[in-house]
Amino acid sequence: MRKRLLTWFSDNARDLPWRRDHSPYRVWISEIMCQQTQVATVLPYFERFLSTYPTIRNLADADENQLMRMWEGLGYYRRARSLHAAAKKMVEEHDGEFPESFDDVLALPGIGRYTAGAIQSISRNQAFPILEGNTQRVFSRWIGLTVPPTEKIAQARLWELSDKMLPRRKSDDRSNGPAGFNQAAMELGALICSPRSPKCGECPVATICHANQQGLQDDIPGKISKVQYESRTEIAVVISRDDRYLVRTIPEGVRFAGMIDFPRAGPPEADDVVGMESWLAGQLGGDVTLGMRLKTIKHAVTRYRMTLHVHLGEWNVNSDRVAEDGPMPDSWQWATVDELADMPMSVTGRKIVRLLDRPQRSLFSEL
DNA sequence: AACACGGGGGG
DNA sequence: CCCCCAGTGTT
Repeated sequence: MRKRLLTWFSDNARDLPWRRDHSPYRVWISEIMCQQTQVATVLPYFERFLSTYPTIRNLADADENQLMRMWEGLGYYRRARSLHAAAKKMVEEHDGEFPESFDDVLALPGIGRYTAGAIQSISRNQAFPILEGNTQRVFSRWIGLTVPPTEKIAQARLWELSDKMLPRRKSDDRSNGPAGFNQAAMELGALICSPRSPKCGECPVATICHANQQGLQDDIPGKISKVQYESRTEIAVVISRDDRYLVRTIPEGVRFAGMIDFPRAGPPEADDVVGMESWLAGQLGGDVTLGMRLKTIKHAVTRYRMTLHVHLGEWNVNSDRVAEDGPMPDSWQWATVDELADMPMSVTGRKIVRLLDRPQRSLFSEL
């Protein structure tokens, strides 16, 4: 199994940027970006990220807004914040170097058992097993494991198998060592042993694959999906004043933490336009009146199927809490379109910015 | 063990 | 539309 897989990999491996230069720093960044994200999606982000932050210290010193801006569109934004925290930890505790031991790597934020094993094996050719979406599927099919791979017993068997398959013989040749094997197993899952319609006819190990022999390749791994898709309707509000728009910084601990967003809410805070007006007035002080609907944005993300109504709005400050020219409530600010361009936003937030940046803009200035 | 994570690609 | 993706951290 191992030899056939390695031979196949040496002939079919994709030319990925973290394979050309496999320093721990680069492999780390690539692994974090690849979490729950397809390789093809990662590529442009990886190159840009490495150009902006070529070293651990550059990343540790990064401006948080710029860092989040670099991550915009990749999703799972906590990954970017964990990267930053981990880089700072490396500067403080490891003299700015990437830690060498598995346990020290595992102790970094955002790094679990898979990622620690991937870094140690791919970067340093050390014998640590990995288990992720690809290898879970490849190994399950190979041994004919019919229990869903998410179950505890399946996880235990798969980790054990991943470890047992690892080349132990100390090899200077990365391609025949843990670096080669772990990447080969993942690559097989990505290119051949795909979730649906696996290309068993092109698979180097089909003849010794339990699932293939029994014709179970479409039934293994078993159904994992427990996700309940949820339709959500939310309202966002564009409030302008002298070519500036009202936005806020999302606080720690909630979704979009550290990013910038237009006033936005959905159930239970705001069920409709009237609910939005009162919710936003409660946030800002004064009165808020929503105007015409500029656009409705449909956006599917993770398990949510969102419909976002974007309205114009007016904010009349007439309470004692906030004077007309006084300080903004905490975390809120006025920003121009140019300023918004450099701020990190969700994909839907960025779509709203693009609405402002177009011909319709003249439409606003008359309102 | 179950859930959140708020992006995108592919069938 | 549904499922999956080089998973991790939290409850």
